[in-house]
Amino acid sequence: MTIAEVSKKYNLTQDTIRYYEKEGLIPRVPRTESGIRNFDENSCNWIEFIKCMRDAGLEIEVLKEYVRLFWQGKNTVTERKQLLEKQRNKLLEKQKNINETLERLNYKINLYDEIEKGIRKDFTEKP
Amino acid sequence: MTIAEVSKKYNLTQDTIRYYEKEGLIPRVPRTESGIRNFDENSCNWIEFIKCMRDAGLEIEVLKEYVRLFWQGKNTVTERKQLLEKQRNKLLEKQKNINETLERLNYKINLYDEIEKGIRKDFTEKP
DNA sequence: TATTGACTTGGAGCTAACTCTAAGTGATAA
DNA sequence: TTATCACTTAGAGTTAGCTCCAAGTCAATA
Repeated sequence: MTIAEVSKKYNLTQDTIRYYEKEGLIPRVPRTESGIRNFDENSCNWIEFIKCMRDAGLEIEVLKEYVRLFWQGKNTVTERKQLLEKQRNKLLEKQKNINETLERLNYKINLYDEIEKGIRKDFTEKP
Repeated sequence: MTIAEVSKKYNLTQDTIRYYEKEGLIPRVPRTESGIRNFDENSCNWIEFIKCMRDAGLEIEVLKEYVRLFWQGKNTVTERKQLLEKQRNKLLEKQKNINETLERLNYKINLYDEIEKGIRKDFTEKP
């Protein structure tokens, strides 16, 4: 697979993919004889993994550390577990924030909706 | 309320609060005769609102726009509703990403846990 | 009265995560 | 064989969102 195909498949720019490789977030992608990246399944799996983690907001540096431990093999299992647990806690916190904000947005959207429809005439809104 | 108190109450740095005021995310805070910020309830409500939105990841520019519409009054209700709906969609998308990632983290944490405890000996892990 | 310490301002500096540029290579179409 | 086009590299530039700095003011304390 060329970088163009992978870029389309995972909706990441070619620059971003090259950046991830340069930073060691994904293992070095194999090349053709003429030096062009030729993504195999393993490369794709890594990209998919990193994209998933990044989309949820995990930091590049944290992912780098995880990948570094991963390549060191079995004896880093405990460290890796701790790292992932920490990130899980962060995500749970984020989830909470988002839910809180969603409730608030829903309240306001509903309020505006009632005002639009003329159901509600009084209108002294706090932030 | 002084900026120091507000900073502690909402867990925002004084710099951040001043930045939000400068950018127009919160209305201009009243001052004492000697020019020192004296936060009233309204100021606090705004700060609390902005903090909530920022914690969920809404962008400064979007919040600026919302605040701008807010001050224009009733006839921007429809626009405001649309803006908030768009942000709600973004949050729902984020929520989905986070849930997906949480599942993946849980799977891995559990795997590492089993390896640690010796329940699982085979160990050919993909990213 | 001198000093301390919390505040004020405008503006410069910083970090994360890309994103873009320039200069170059190699395979294919005209 | 010339031109086109997708790719390569190292490294510079950009953006969002703070964060820090310098110089100054003011009220309260030693």
